[in-house]
Amino acid sequence: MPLSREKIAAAAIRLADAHGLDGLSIRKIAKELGVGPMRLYDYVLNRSELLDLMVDVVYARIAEVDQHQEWRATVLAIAHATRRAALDHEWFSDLLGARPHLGPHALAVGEATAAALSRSPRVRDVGDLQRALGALNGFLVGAIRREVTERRTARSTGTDEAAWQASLGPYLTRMLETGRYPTVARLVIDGAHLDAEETFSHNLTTVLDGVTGG
Amino acid sequence: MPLSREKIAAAAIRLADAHGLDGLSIRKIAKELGVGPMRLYDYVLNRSELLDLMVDVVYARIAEVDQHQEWRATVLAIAHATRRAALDHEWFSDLLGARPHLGPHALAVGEATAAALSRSPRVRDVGDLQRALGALNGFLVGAIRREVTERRTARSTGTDEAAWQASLGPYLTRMLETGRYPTVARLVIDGAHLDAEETFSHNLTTVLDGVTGG
DNA sequence: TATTGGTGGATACACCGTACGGTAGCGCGG
DNA sequence: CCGCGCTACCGTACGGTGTATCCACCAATA
Repeated sequence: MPLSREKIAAAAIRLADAHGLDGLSIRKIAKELGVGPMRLYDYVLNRSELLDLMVDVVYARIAEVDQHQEWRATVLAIAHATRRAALDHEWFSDLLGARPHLGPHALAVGEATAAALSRSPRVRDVGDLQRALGALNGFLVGAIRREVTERRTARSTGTDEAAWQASLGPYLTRMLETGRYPTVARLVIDGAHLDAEETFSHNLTTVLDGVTGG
Repeated sequence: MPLSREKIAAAAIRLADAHGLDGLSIRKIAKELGVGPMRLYDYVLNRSELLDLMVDVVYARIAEVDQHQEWRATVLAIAHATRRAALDHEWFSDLLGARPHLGPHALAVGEATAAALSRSPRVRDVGDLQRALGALNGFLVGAIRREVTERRTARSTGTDEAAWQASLGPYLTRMLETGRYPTVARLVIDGAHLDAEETFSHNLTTVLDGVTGG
């Protein structure tokens, strides 16, 4: 079993899931596979091509969602699947929007969303479709990125109030006590702990309604 | 003139503007300033703290926009200023949404947008505000990131049709000729060349309308 | 004058991506 | 059967990175 792009991508994804993109290196992947670092370059041109490979593997999982005949349901399903995938593979959100995603599976989900959106009555010509796709994808990558970084900082500081106050507290509370940021302070202090998925869902339908002229 | 956080940040920004984030290194900044690399650590804890510093300098320029009494105009102005800044400093878009932006100027523009949004009649309680901010910021970082990467690939391949066909063509056209991505193909082939700023503006108002219940 | 404290510099370490030269096996023409 | 070229594997080496640590100097003080 001589090695293959698939195996390399799988090992890379394992490592990235465990230690993040910063903890991912050609050498570590090679060690994980029990070969010399240079072997990978027989299957992959670059480190960045390897990242593209990993990204497309994730897109493959996203593309597995069912296609409903209702265009709106299809779009919602794809968006939620993308969010789910990003939460399972946080490094995915780091790559989201950083480069054009042109792998076959990425194109497949692009095709699916574009086709679904174009079935909306308010999307008439190609220009409408371009704009709608742009707004939707923009929101998608932004919202996902946001949620992932929030989750990361929450994890690094610890969820409990005490640890949070101890880590970001000294600086942030001092900042907020200056009184220059009253609204932000209000948000931080008595901001409700709203459910992330529910928020995502809510904002997604809002944007989708706006885009398709609801 | 012994060196300072401001000078370091300015030099770093110059280098990042010229050669991107990948072309930015502690050693190069030090060389630009005519000092040894280790000197920078007397003023900055980390490379990542230095990035935070750079980001906040950009936020300072964004925060300079006038505050209108009309809340909607304020939000629009901030959004456009952010986009403008990201186009002037493309590396900024790489850092957008990647970590919490807690610098004083970042907090200032956060405060301004939050305050403006909370003056919308449809934003009643803190929960509404959180959701609205989330959707707006999400769209903002996603759309900006998208536009910057588009501009980068356009620049790297060359704007003219021939170079584009030559670089991405072989792979992409082969992909599209499989017939598996008809909608994407239509988008690529006879997709109008719409003005980027106009598209941004359009989608921004769309999202803003949705968020504030227009 | 002797000591101390702080400031700038150089060196060193661990790690990174990857260019490059070499070598062993294997199929094929003579 | 022999030799040749080609392909697939391998290790080493180079130039770069962030940063910890030690060291020399120089000013001010006791």
